[in-house]
Amino acid sequence: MDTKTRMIETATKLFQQRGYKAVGLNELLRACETTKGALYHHFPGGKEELLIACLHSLNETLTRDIELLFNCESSTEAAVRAVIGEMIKDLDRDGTIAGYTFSSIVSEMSLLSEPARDACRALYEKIQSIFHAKLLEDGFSNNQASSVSLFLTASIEGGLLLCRAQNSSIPLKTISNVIPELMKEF
Amino acid sequence: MDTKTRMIETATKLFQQRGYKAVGLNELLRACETTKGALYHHFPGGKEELLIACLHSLNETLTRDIELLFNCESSTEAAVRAVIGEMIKDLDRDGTIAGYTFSSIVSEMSLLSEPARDACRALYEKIQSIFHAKLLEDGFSNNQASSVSLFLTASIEGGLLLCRAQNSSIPLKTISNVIPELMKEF
DNA sequence: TAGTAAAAACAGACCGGTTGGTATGCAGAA
DNA sequence: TTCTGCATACCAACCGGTCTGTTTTTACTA
Repeated sequence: MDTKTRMIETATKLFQQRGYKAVGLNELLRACETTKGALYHHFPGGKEELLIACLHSLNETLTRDIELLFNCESSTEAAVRAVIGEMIKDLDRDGTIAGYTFSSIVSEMSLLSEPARDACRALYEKIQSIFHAKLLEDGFSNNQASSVSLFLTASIEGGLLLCRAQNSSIPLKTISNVIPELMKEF
Repeated sequence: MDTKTRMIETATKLFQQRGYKAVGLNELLRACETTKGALYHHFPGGKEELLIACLHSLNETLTRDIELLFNCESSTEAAVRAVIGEMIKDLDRDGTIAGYTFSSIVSEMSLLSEPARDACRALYEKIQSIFHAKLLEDGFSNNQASSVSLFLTASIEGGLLLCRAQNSSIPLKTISNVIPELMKEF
């Protein structure tokens, strides 16, 4: 794997786990097994340009992963539960989540960097659009699908936050169990 | 107002808006209109001890604010919508939320500082317990109330995250509108 | 009530380490 | 030989934290 790709993949995980500011440049480079020269060669804009690249890359991998799961399941409900199941698996195995989310980045960058916020918004929109399409298949109206896809995205991200605070996967499990109740009402 | 209280109140807002690492010590002291001497006099443990103090203080004010709103409303549904309404008001007025949430802190501190994570967990538990009590009044079973209070907390925090990413209060408004649909199903 | 000593509440200079960022060097491919 | 793809040395700025004063308040005594 070439240096640039390796940097993006490694940095993405670190940023997802701990946020932007909390990950120092030297630590980042050590984890990527590379140097500042390589960083500023591939990303003249430095750390922030790398972050944007990570978010764009995340957009692709996330889309691919989620769509893959969604294609295996018949209903939106089952599909969402499958996605949450993957998060729980990661959480129970590694004690942390380095996929499917980027809340650490959103909260600290939204006030600081316009491009970063845009990239995060695009990411959320992409996820919601996948949910949205599946909901339409399930017979939801366009308006309903919009509301529900947003609601699903929010509760998953919020659930992850609770998991981090509790250092446990129980909140996400609870949310996963509540979702069927929620979906059948519409 | 004495220095210590002023420091806690000012720092709390900054930490809520931008997270822990993103707020530098010097910037913090400037905002509090004080000096390092005062900081390390009142908080020998430095910045982190101040953060913990902020989280404890937040626990009290948040509890008071939410309980006040909850006492004015008859149902849990109306009460939750009132809480979200306050968040939306803040968001539309200031462009940022410096109350009712601390997601920025959770995501970056959960892996770094055990005491900070504990304080965050206590905060979420407190919020959920208020929701829980009101749900019992509404006739929910104990189990249902636990699930729903967690679900409500998660979707509000997640909704705020989406608001930050979109720089808009629409996500929270949508969530506020979906909640009645959700509540009547149980 | 005045005087005084001790303690609390700061203020600010200073520290080593780290930050993100730059400039230069240098090997290998084209 | 020229260009890409790094590596290394170096930088000023800033980080959180410590240390040594100085001022203000408090407590007690004469």
